[in-house]
Amino acid sequence: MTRCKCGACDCNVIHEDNVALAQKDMLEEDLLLDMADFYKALSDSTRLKIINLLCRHELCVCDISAILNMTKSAVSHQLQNLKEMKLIKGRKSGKEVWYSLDDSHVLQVFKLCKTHILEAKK
Amino acid sequence: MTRCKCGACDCNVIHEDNVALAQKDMLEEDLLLDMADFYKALSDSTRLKIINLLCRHELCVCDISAILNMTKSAVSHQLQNLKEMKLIKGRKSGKEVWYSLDDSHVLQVFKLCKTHILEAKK
DNA sequence: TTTTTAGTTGAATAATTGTTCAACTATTAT
DNA sequence: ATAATAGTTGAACAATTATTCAACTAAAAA
Repeated sequence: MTRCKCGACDCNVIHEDNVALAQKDMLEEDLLLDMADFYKALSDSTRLKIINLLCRHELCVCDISAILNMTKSAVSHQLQNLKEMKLIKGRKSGKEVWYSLDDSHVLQVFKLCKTHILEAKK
Repeated sequence: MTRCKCGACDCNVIHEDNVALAQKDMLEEDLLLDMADFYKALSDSTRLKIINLLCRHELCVCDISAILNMTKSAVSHQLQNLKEMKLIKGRKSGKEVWYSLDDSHVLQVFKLCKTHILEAKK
């Protein structure tokens, strides 16, 4: 057991082998931040409702607002949020903008999580 | 086109058929909040690092702190967070607490997201 | 018994985030 | 041209959250 050299933590390194091994498996900071952002996009129930709706229907902002009982502004902000994360895409037609899913992985992740929660509740 | 009756949104219902159809597909509020919480647990890069480490190694708090260059306190807080969400479990042995994954779905979701990000970067 | 160490916990602080509000653009209808 | 509508945007506010700090418990070592 030796005192840790990292300078930032307040620990002794107890299991130097474990630490050395695990350190090799660390992912790149960039990838981890991108992954965190992807999950962050899904971490709000309003955004999940939107994604769930867009799984089955292409919808415009007004319709989403009416379904969710929210103002267009609030919905639009969240749509921009999801668009930035490349989870949805918008298609302008006249005055309206139609939104739909823009990612094959979202649906998989969404379903996997739903299964997980439903199983955990049993 | 009629004015929306929901009282909360500031819209006209332009496409009443779409709205009526989509409303049937709404998930229960409880399920959506639980799903959002699950993603929230994964939406922080510190927690993702911890989960990535615990995919391969059972580790104690000191070791995790040393690997991540963080104080034990900060790490412990996040571990409690992940434990509450039932994503990891702790096993006490003497003074040490060994943490490991406590969920088969986490690994699937984690890998799916990693693939998604790596593909999107191409 | 006393001291050291691993880990937890609650309060405080700083940063982030969701919604509201008001002002705005672009398109369509009158 | 003017008015109405769909949607966007930035600032402000309230709520949430990650980390720090200090005090704490429990187990092991001296």
